[in-house]
Amino acid sequence: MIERSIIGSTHFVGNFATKAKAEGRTLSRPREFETGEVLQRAMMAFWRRGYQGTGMQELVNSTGVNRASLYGAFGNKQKLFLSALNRYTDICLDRLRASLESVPGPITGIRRMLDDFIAETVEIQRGCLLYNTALEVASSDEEIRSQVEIGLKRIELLLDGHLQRAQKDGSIDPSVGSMVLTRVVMAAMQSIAVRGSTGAAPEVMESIRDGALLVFRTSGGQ
Amino acid sequence: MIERSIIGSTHFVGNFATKAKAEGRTLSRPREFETGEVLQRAMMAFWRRGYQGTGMQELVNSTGVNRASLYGAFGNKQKLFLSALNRYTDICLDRLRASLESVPGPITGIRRMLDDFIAETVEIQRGCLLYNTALEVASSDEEIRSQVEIGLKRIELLLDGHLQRAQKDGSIDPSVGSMVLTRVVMAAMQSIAVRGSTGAAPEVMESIRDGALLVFRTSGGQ
DNA sequence: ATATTTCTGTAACGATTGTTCCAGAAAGGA
DNA sequence: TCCTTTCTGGAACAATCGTTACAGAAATAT
Repeated sequence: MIERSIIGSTHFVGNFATKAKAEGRTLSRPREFETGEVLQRAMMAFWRRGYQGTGMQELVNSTGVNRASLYGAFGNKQKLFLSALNRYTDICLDRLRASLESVPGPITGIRRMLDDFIAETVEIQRGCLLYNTALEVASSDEEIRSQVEIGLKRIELLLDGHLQRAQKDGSIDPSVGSMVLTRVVMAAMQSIAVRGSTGAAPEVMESIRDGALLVFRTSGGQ
Repeated sequence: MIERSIIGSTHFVGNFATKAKAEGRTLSRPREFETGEVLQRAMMAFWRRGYQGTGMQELVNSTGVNRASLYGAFGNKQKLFLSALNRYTDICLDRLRASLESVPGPITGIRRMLDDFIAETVEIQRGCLLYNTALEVASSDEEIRSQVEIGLKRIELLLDGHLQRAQKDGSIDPSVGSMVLTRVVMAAMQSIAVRGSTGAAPEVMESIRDGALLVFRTSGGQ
């Protein structure tokens, strides 16, 4: 059983058994859980309650994995969180990219992305985990801060690439720097997250979306 | 025993001694601390570490007031936080209003307000306490959620009033609803808070500001 | 089948959480 | 001065925090 891809992406957080498994060898007793599934459940728990608000007991409950096994597989709470956050960032980027490309036209794509983001925020009553983490603990934990910063820049790059291409092919007015436009869209998402956490009505978030889309209404635009 | 005045304003969180003092009477031993000063220090502590991240011990240290006295004066941690948050909201609104009116012209006022907000965020490496609280605990504590929502609406109303007046006197194009414009500005502030928490460079925040100001660049605008 | 290695489950660790209790100090009214 | 009332300081509360230690279960390699 060979697993490639995953580990190569960033860093290795597992233990020797997992490493041995990854190298093709198999030593002694194998894990009774799938790392990916556990990470997914941990991610949801952190998303629900935040980093400080989620205790190890709750992580044990929600993952269904024993305390010692969690520590054996991830080291400690902070590392487990970093892994979960990393996974979240990957998933988040995939979703945003999928939304952007689900419809023809770059501006329509932005609108669709914001609509999907609103729908998700309303559904789970919680904004993007990256934003939550930024405001909760980024200023008091350097490692977490660093990873959040990286995540935010990845989102920024995704959007900026989208807008740059649109400016090159003429579907968006190139007179305003793409990064400025990118940050208007990101600001809208962050605002949707803040208002979503306070239980604001969907209409509020929709007007935030409309506000952001105003910047694309230019003479040269579509 | 008759109680008038104070209670009417908002709500009363003190004890009978404080109430008696406020009514002009003096019973027994008076407080050794000023409620306002303590609330200010508690506010700063919560701002630094967040609600969950700030323990009672740290509140005792940073306020200089004994545990029992804090409980005697404020009831419990949640109520102390709500009082501190209420104070923060008042101060925040005063500052925003002062920034808006510190220069002539409504759009220049918005720009000045964002600049002041950026300066503050960079200085203390932490965004608005209302936004932090929204993402940290608003979804798991109904009372806090409610007060954050009120605070956000107060900011919204302040900005909306500013923009409505500008639309009436013609200095801003009235073709776009004032609330949509308001929410673009608020989104910028929330984004500045998020990026500020991750230690982003001032240039990032300035481009967020510039993005928001784009919505005022219309045919009818100044 | 035995040896080896790792995982799992439970119990417990010390530290910290928010909160309360109580004795004594302190100040105003009589 | 005494009485009443409230505040202060410190100890202690039960509960939870993140983390670790240890014994037994489980699975592969020889």
